[in-house]
Amino acid sequence: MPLLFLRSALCASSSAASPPFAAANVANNSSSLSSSDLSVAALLSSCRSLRSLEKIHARIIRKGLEQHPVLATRFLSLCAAFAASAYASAAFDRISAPNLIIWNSLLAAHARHSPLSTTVALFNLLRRRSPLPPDAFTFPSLLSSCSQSAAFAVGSSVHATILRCGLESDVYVGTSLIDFYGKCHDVGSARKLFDSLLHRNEVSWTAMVVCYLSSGELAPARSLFAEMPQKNVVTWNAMIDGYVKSGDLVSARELFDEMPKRNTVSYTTLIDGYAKAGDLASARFLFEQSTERDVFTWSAMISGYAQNGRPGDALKIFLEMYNKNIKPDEFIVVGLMSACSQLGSLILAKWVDSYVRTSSLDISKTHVLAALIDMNAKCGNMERACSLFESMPTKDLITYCSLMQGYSIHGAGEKAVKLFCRMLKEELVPDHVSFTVLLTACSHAGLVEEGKKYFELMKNAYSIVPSADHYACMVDLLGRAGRLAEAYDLIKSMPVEPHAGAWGALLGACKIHGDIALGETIAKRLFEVEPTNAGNYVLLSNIYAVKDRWADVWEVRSMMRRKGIRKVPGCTWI
DNA sequence: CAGGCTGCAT
Repeated sequence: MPLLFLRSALCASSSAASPPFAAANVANNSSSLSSSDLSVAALLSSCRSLRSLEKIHARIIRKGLEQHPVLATRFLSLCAAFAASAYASAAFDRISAPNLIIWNSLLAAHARHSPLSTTVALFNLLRRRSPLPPDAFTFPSLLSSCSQSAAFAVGSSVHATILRCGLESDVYVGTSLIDFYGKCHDVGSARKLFDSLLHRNEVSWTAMVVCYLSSGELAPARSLFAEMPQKNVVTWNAMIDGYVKSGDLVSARELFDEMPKRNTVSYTTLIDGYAKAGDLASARFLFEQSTERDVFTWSAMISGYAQNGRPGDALKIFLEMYNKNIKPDEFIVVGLMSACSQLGSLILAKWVDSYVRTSSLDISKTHVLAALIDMNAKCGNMERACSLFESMPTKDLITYCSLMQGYSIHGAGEKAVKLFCRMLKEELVPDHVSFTVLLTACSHAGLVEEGKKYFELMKNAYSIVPSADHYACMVDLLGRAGRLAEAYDLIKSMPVEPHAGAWGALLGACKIHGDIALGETIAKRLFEVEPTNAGNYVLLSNIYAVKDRWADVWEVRSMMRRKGIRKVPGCTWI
């Protein structure tokens, strides 16, 4: 798209016979900026979006300033900022004799947003074609590309080149090397470089602190942090993130409260930490405290709620953000879709689906697509879920499970089983989650023999040790089918401690099939495991009620009163 | 004379 734009702009401004920039070359041989050129420079420095950069580019071409080295450099830097590396290359290719600075700018644009192989290829081109050999500005971006991919071999050879060029003692180069070795988990080499650096700034120190943190060495990280002559927000944030990732939210919070200045990263890091630890109250408190919020901050709060089973709150935060005209990114949309899945609302799902479709977000990214399929499946739009599923080039376990679960929820157990078979044919290896989904589907659809078959298959063919969940599924399956004794035998034979779900499933089955004796036994166990769950008491009293044993009904009710257990209205969906 | 580089959340 940018390339097409460039072509049409060029065609419009030049005759077909002469190269588009031939005249401009002559005009700008003295590389000083005239007053009208300065206006373009001013435009570049106030440029805030790719759209406006494209407009400025057109102006540059029209004025014949395409060859101007300073303008070209600024232009390429902006391409880097807007992640438009292809656009950068297209513009670069029009520059007849790029100097080293321009080469460096192009390399930086690719280092951030292109694969390492592309960046390395570009670096090799630079070495052959640039009028000057690479300098201290060349290597930092190349190395950061190596760091991103943790490409030890490539980075090491770059290091060798740096030594040959005699650039190892440059702060920027040295810092990039420290970061590179850190990202490759070679803390020793990183530390050696750090100690050998004559000039260090807070970036070098921070890079070293991050090295320790990313290999889990909290103590040396903290003492280096304490030793630092200068710290800035990034340093504090890095240290806080280290504590968050190690699960020490108390230390993280102490630093957060202590730091002199906070930015959105500071808030987001801690909000995310609290949310992942399930402390949504603290997360929300900080969220409310944060005056500036970016997409990361909103996303942390939205997915925090979604991942902790509070879809309604996730939705509320999303709407608050939406009303502020902030553009959601893919992560926010994934959180939103996960909230919708939990709510199971078809209307909401349809709105979100069409919203995502019309937005400029990239739906084909696997996690977005997975969330979209999951949402549609769980909200009952199986047609849409299926067509999205079929559009996937390679299907994964997670997506198969989403679809199977969709069928299961909506009573089409046979289809879930069929899908499972197809999954096996595609040579995907089911894990314990897939079997939980499959067995649940079998139990919902009353497919007793299938369920038993797959339970055995799981143990024998896939060597998966059945979890309490798997047993609960099987107990439910057998119980619903009226095979209460078999279910009870299974629960008694469990090598793991049965959880309330298994007992509850059996108690429910006792109610359906009116087995009072077994019901009483089960209920007794269940009251031990889950003494405060009103549902269990209600279930037992209902078992009595079906057989008109009103005295026993009364006894259960009074037991509830004695224990101070209250029935939650409208919450009897087991 | 100008213009290019490194470290923290996804």
